[in-house]
Amino acid sequence: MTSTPPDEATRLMSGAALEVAPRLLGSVVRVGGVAVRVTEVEAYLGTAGDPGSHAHRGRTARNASMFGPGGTVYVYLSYGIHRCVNLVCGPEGEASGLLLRAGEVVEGVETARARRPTSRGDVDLARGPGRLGSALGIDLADDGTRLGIGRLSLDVRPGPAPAIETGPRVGVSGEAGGDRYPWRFWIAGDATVSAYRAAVRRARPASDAGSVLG
DNA sequence: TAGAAGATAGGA
DNA sequence: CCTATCTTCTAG
Repeated sequence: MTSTPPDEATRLMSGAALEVAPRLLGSVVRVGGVAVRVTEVEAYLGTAGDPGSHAHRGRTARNASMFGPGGTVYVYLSYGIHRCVNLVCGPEGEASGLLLRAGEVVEGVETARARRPTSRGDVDLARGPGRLGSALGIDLADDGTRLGIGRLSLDVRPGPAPAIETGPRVGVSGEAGGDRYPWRFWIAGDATVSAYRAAVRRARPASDAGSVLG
């Protein structure tokens, strides 16, 4: 038939994360009856020089699936609450991936609404990584599965890439969140792209804390 | 074994 | 602006 064969998604995802990112924009990720057109992603490289990556300090129980081959799904629990989805890129062992940060629900809108009762409008259903995971009904059990084999599948966008913009990654603290790592990619002008939020510093002011201010 | 920080979201 | 919530990682 005409549906995208699993091999095409796997072939795309076997490329380098920074090359795959623009191609993922506009592609559709499907889980059961809900599908999302991806409008925003962030690239995280492996152990080689990306201090913002979960894999930066090497392989652990949590990030193990990042070390899998391109097309592997990496799901992690964020802030103890949200399930965030990454699609692993590159060859096995490299541990690079793309975080799905936002998208537009293009199929199964009613199901997505039911999963996200606090969403004010449809543009907010999958606007943000936690929201996107929630709208798609992502579970930690999806971690380590493969596109087209597990519950998730990817329809690679057949047409030309839309206008794309790039910038610093959201919520990544320190140097890794700065201009030196402009690895956030989004579709220009798309309403479903999440709002930028600089990394928050949660350190308790501890009343006096020896004032950092000079 | 303990403690802090974290690729967020929602509410005041 | 502030907090909920809890896993993961690091230090000792």
